[in-house]
This record gives sequence, C-alpha cells and structure tokens, in this order.
Amino acid sequence: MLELAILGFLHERPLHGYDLRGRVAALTGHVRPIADGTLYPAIKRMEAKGWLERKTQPGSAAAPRHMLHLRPAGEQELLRRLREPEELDVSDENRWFVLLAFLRHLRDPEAQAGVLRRRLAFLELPSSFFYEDGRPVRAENVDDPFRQGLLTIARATSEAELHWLRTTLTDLGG
Amino acid sequence: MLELAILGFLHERPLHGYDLRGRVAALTGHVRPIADGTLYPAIKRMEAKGWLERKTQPGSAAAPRHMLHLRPAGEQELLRRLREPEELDVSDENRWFVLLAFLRHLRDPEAQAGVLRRRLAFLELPSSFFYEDGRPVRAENVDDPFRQGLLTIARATSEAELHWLRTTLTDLGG
DNA sequence: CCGTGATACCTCGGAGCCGATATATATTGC
DNA sequence: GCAATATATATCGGCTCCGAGGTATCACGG
Repeated sequence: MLELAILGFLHERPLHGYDLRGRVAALTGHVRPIADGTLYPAIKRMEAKGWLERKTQPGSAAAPRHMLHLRPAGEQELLRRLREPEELDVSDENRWFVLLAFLRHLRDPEAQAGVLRRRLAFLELPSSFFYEDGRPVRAENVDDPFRQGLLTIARATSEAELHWLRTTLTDLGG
Repeated sequence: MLELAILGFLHERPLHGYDLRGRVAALTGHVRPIADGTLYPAIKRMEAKGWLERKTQPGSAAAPRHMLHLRPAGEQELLRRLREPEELDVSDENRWFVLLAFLRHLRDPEAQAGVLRRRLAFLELPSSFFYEDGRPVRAENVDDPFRQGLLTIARATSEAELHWLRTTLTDLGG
C-alpha cells in the first residue's frame, strides 16, 4: 500500500522522504500517519529494486535532503500495479483508496474502466451472515443492534461505491 | 483484530480452531478469510498468555478436535479490549467492525455508549485534502474524478456511521 | 542563552499476517 | 473403487508495519 503511494507521488515529481511522509499522511486522510520506521525502510527497499534513485542535495534545509527520483523500472511497476491490482479486494479499503487516488496515472480510459469493472465484480459478490449464539443467522435476521449497525454502515458504503462505479463506468464509455 | 474475534466467539461457547476459522471468515463477511498460518499461531499465543485452555476431544470428526475454552483471564482481556479499545481509529475499519460485532458482550449500556461516543469523536475529526500536482488542494476543489469518487465514498460511509451512532446513542440514553 | 519544535534521516526488535507446505481421516460423488 | 472435497491441525520463511530510540541542524520565542 505504502509502496503504491510512493510510486504514485514520485511519478508526479521527485520528492524527499520527509515530504513523502506528509503527503502519504494527507492522502490517507484521517488514517494514522505512517511511521518513520515504515517509510525509510520502504524507500531503501524500493531503491534496491531499482525503482528509485536518490540524489542528495546539500544545504537547503536543516538536514541534507535525499531527493528521490522515479526510475523507468519504477514507472513500469506503478503502471503494472495500477493495471493488475491486488488491491481490489474488499478486505482492505485503504489499499483500494490509494489505488483510486492514483488511477489517473493510467492514462488509458479503457484500462481505467477495466480496473473499476473488476472492483465492481468484487463488490457485487455475496452476502453476509453472522454466527449468533452459535448458529448462522442471515443478515436480515440479526438481533443484536450493534451488528445491525455494522450491516447498515457496510451497506451504505457498498451502495455509495456501487453507484459511483456504475455512473463512472458509463462516463468512461464502459 | 483476530484476537478480539477469537475472544468474542469463545465468550459465547467453546469452539475448536476449524470452527473459529469459519466464524471469523463469516464475521468479517466479504473479507478474505484468515489463513491457517494466522489462526493457529494466534491460538497458541493466546494459550500461552493464559486466555485459552485446550481440551482435546478424540473421535468425533476426521481429525482430533482441540476444543478451546475461554479462561477467566481471557474474559477479562475481552472486556478490557471492548472497554478501552485501540480499534476506534478510523484507519482500519475492519478492527472497528469486529469490535462492534462483540460490543454487546459489554453488558453495561453506559459502557457501550462510552465506546460509541469515543468513536464519534474520531469520526468528527477533520478534514481531508490531497496533494495534486505537488500542491495541497482542498477536498472540495479536487480535480481528478477518481479522487472525487474516493471522497464521495468516504463521505457516504462516514455519514452513515455518524447517523447510526447518533440515533443509537439516543436509544442508549446517552 | 536555552528549550521547544520543525526539518531530516536512520536502525533495531518485535508483532501479526500470509502463502506454501505437510499430514491424516471421513464423506461424497462419479 | 477412486478421486475430490471437507474436516482438522501445524510449521516455516518472509513481508510489511509499528514503536522506540538515536542523530543532527535550524528557527523562534522567552
């Protein structure tokens, strides 16, 4: 998730780590900002894979800045991840949101529509039930008010997204 | 997250690992079911902490079942986690959903209301903006349609939950 | 002059989870 | 009779992430 965000931001312009830190936090919005112990190792990892290049700029600020540039292999990786995402999965909304935030980098509208269609397929999948007091209970028949709330919220989310997906797909000519 | 679910389920009745596996998957609904390599180590961990006790039942099924019983320390841990949750954080919806699914185990309505109030406080926090082409842009002024979609979905979710929280708090007499 | 906070980077240990792999029996369908 | 599927448990390596800690410099207010 973090790697996708880094690739996306660096596709727009070279940045240094501390700047990335703020942008990633802003991107994920309310989400807890990523820790330094997450960010800097990620940068190192991605450098080692040849996706990033570091160009040190002395002076300017308090500490020396290591400007990070996206290398061609990094751009390829970004486009690959946007095209063939493993982040469509409903299990982690944040992953999908980060993907969505950078989907425009996939210039081709048809490719973009393809991603949305695959997300749609995931969302249109079943179906929920609970185990209440040991027996499976259909969502409609759930007794507990807190679980009813859970379902209400989940449904509202899913409906909002389905609606958006369908209208956007129409706009894209999909 | 998994630990909370296990504690919650075992608070209802003793279960064996394979059963838990199915229930956790059903609980989180559409979410990718947890891997065996996640579940069984978690059980071991929780046993070691004294929260769980294993009672082997030979015979019945194909393989011998290890029935898991919640020990008093486990119940205390469950109630503690429900009362003083670290899962209110908006960053991981699943954590919050799992908490909600077991909030009824905290019998006291005032304690339940307290949890909802704290969640409310998190949701009512700011405020989102993006970095678009290098500059911070307020959510209202975001240009990219995919990011607009992201905001639409996030807002719908948050509004649905806020509405539910407020009406439920009224019901609870909070 | 000193403390605080922002800027800027880094490392280490540990937690939690995943995928792959292994093992073995019972049931169901062909 | 045999293959697939369900039941049931477990381990291993690897990955991402977090929290805590460490190192500097610079700007600003008291």
